Amino acid sequence: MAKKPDLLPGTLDMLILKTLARGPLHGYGIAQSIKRLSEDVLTVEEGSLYPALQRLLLAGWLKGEWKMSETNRRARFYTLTRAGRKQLGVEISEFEQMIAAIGRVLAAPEEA
Amino acid sequence: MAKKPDLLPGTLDMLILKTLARGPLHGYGIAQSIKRLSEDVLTVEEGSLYPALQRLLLAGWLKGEWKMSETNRRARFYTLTRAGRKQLGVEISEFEQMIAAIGRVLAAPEEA
DNA sequence: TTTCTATCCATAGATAATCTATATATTGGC
DNA sequence: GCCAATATATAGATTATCTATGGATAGAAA
Repeated sequence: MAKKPDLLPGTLDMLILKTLARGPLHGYGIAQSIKRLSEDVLTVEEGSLYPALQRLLLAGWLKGEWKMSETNRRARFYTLTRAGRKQLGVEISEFEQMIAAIGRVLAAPEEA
Repeated sequence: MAKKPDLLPGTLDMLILKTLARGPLHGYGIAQSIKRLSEDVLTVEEGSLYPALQRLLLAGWLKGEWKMSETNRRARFYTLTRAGRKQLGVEISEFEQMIAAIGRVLAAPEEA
């Protein structure tokens, strides 16, 4: 019970946006990139990734176009839009504020 | 749309356990304590708090007993069990691992 | 005395995010 | 011809959180 999640809920969009800020990539490549950079701590399941990409496309933060991948398969390459880059900044700063706040709670001394 | 959440999903149990590691408290006091320590960044809504407390009781990480509060109202005071303290350690270390992993992704350079 | 505010508990229902499982298809190596 | 890796996508379940209520009491204020 209480299985360890593959990632921190609420951070996936930010991770995708950040990954794409490094350059256009297809979905499979995004998942691999996050896994590799996080040193295998974060895993993005397909069932999380593709719905998230739809969300981000719909929000106008990404655009997508079909191309051939490095391995010669058809793949949809996503690129960060200007709005997407702005959103990335917003998400990072909100995230950092949250983390700092949690840090303050965790740092509270345990003796009265 | 996409309203900023009151806290990072997945961190509430840890925050409650940590708060109780500082000493027994009733639900209302837990929420206040988290809000205050986080400097108003984190807000725990009742609709999140009480179900969470039920979860934690059921898991054996807390015990609860009815008493009179400082303000002379009946209130249920929660105390961390030994298992709860252990769980707190587990959750903190998993959380820190996640944060470190996210940090690595966010620190990745944006130029190829 | 009545009313208001803060304190305290709790649940129902909606929403959102993620995970599990599955389906499909193609390339290239063996 | 088969298999592993690459690649996209959806349905359904699960879980966590938020919104919105509802109820009750103490003490201050009016």
